Amino acid sequence: MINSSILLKEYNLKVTPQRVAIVDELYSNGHMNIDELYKKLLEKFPSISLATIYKNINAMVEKVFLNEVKIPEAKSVYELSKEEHSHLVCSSCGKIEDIIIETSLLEDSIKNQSSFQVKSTDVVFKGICKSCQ
Amino acid sequence: MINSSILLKEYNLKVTPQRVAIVDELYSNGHMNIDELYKKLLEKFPSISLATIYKNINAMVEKVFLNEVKIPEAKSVYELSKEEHSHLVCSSCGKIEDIIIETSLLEDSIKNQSSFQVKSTDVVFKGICKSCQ
DNA sequence: CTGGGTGCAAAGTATTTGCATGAAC
DNA sequence: GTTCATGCAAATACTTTGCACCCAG
Repeated sequence: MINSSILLKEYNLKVTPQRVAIVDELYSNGHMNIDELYKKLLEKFPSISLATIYKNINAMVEKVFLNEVKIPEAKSVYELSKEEHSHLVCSSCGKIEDIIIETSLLEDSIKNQSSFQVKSTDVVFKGICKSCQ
Repeated sequence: MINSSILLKEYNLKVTPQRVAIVDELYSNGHMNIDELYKKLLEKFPSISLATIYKNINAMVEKVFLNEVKIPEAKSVYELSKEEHSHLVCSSCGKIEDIIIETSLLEDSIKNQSSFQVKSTDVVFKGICKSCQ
């Protein structure tokens, strides 16, 4: 479990039930797109508005405690920020898993080939997950 | 230079001046988003419509001879398909460069850690390009 | 109390669709 | 001649904004 209220406070965001629910959902589901989040929150807050979702997601992304993940051929999803990691996206069921891989080898390889100064590396693997094989 | 007509024919797309221009632009600029493409084509076809751009881009992506590249914190860009490669995106000027890196090491590392079957790997490096340093 | 969040409605922006006309083959 | 692309207008989808009201601190 996660203490969403403390997390929100740490980032100077007022603690509202809607925000707590957003954080809780993302914590338990890992990755959700706007629509999934909206549908889920409607269960708990029948009159919640999409605008609230957008405003909060944007605020949290700005405070850098949410992260937007862009995925080829799919909608963007959001996740709670944590240590750098990559994503495995199943083309069959759409499920997204986190995985930690060593990207420093890649970054070294860039250093050798070009004078581009790498600040961050985003990696998305597409393929078939265990249960879809 | 590129022979856009032949390319279009190979993919069973009728050769129209608008399509040729789209391919030519992407060939010479490497990566463009919808808006950049539209503005550029307006110079040559003052009455071209955004709908035409969208329809053609979608058709070409479907035929797999264009590729959409999703970039964190920026609009998607399109490029002519070619051998697998990664992207360097400059956070300062926005320029996008291609780079070929060996991703098979990463893919091996996935194989060892999980039973996910990787089909493709998308890598985007963000950082500062040579001329912006 | 005060500032900021919420929900609603409206405005913006992005993308797709239907259709009449015209061009490609 | 037939098929399909184009450009326009309308429709749809996605996201942001303004504002009155209300809740968190």
